[in-house]
Amino acid sequence: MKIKEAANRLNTTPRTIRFYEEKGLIQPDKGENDYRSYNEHHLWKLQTILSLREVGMSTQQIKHTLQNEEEVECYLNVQRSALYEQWLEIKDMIGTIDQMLDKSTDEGFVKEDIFALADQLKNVKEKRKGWQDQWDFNGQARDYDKSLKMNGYRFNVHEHYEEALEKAVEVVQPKEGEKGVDIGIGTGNLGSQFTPKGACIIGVDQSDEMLSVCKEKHPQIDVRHGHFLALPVMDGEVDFITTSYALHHVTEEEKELALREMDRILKPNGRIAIVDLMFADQHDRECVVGDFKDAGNQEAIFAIEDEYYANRSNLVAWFEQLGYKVHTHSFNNILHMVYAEKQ
DNA sequence: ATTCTGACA
DNA sequence: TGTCAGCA
Repeated sequence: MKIKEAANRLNTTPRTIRFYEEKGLIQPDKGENDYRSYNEHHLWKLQTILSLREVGMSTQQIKHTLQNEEEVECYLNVQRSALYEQWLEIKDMIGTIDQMLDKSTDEGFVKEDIFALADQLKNVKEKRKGWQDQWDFNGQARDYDKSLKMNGYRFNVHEHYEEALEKAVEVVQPKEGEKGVDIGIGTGNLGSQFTPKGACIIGVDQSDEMLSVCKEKHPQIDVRHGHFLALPVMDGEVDFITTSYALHHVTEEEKELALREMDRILKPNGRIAIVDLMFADQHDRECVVGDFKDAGNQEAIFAIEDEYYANRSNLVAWFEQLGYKVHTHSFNNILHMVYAEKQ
């Protein structure tokens, strides 16, 4: 059939169909007169393109999706996270406008306040967009579980690993029918411990490969592409949040935003358990790092400087600012848990 | 009458 | 994506 008929059948326009061809998404047959000719297979493909466009995918992304049809789910997952990021950005902008309007007095606007709010907003936007995986988790995914079992030569970051995960499950006390999120789920070692207790788990990770491994190991987990600073979850949607060995991949500055993001998706009376490599406080950090230096343990120093170990005291303070009741627990010098309950 | 390409909004 | 011109 000719282009107009094809367009009519698909509820689109000839211009659009030609445009997709120009972008290399589809190549129809051409007759002697150079007229394009479409068969059922072409129509089916166009239908797919139009559907993906409808959920906001760019023609470039669609091209990739079409090239690996088996991975449509993965591409949709990534697209969802991109939409969540946009949605959050718009929410932030509206919130900022509300605050700007609140600042207006009888005297009119105080420009300095407006400027400050805009600066803040810019800062949050940049943080949300700026996060990058510097550690190649896609590359690590396939043998991540194996690497957990190997002991570091002089610095074992996974000492007390099992114990720490168990502790998180114990304090969260998942109940039947509850919904929880595990952030940076990786291969699912923590998240999967909640489903046997009847909870639904959303597993968030920025690495497609990790999500893929996690889904293979634990099909019952709802894996979602996303990260700490833009969680692919609606406001007040979950009863609890857990995260293990992940928060140290965002900088200290980003951590505060990360906690606010957790607060956003958590229901009232919800709970949060953070298990991670961190120091009790600044003083403790200096002592521990100093000891490693004195011992000439370059491995440890390098590992610590390559990532962003938190000061536990900061996490506690931020949670308390947000009105949470906080408990802490130490497994060793550098492995701690922060447990926070939303009031 | 319909489509095609290319330019421009 | 829509629209328009100039052609075949």
